[in-house]
Amino acid sequence: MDAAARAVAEPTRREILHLIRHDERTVSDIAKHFDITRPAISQHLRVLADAELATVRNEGTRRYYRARPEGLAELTEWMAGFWTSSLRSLALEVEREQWNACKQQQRKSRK
Amino acid sequence: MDAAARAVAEPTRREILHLIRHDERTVSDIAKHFDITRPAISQHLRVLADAELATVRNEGTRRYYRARPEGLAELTEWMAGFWTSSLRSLALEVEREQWNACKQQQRKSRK
DNA sequence: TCTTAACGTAAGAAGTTGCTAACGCAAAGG
DNA sequence: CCTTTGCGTTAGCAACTTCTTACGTTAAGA
Repeated sequence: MDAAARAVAEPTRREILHLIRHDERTVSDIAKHFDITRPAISQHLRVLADAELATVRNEGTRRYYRARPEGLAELTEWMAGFWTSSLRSLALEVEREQWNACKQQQRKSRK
Repeated sequence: MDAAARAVAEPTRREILHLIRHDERTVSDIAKHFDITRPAISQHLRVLADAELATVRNEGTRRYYRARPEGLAELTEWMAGFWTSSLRSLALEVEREQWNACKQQQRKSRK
């Protein structure tokens, strides 16, 4: 998780993750979206892969990278710990409203 | 969010956040839990406060720090973007289980 | 075969981070 | 008043990042 947290801390890497979130992409394809050189992107992709936040598929000379959301699991869990233990939730408000509505309905049907 | 992401990337700061998650604590109180010096903790707390992940309350010479989970909102939202677009959710599983258990109980009490 | 395209990697510059030691300041307690 | 306690801040240092330039490798194409 430590690796994932540090990997995500970098703005460029977050953008890269966003790019390869749905479709896989080649390195130079990714590099086109940034002002930095291709080797720099390559290094970022290495960090993401080491953190298990991305996977690679080789095809000829090209390497297709794709995001691996499961890698964010631990980090997400850790952050969720704050929400569940605290009183309020902004991100999970939808879930929580469902939950409240559910509880209210329970109380109603019980009396 | 950038500040929050970088703040959370540090293991020590994550531990600090965990410590001041529920109760507020003084700086030296927090420092006792670590092997590093108090000034180092002070600096970490500054980073957390700048990232709006912690708040301070002054009382005499003491400064009570407390976690501010709302600060993680943007980061949580960003990460949630991966889950919502993907099929599964690991982090929200707790909530989801609560939700399911609740629903099940509803069905029980209704029949 | 020779060339080109798509990569990774290594080396080094420049900036950033996390720590300690030393200091300063304000409040509390004698 | 003087001392102690609790903190923040600064300077300086070692370690780590992030980038570029230069180079090596492998596969595809003419």
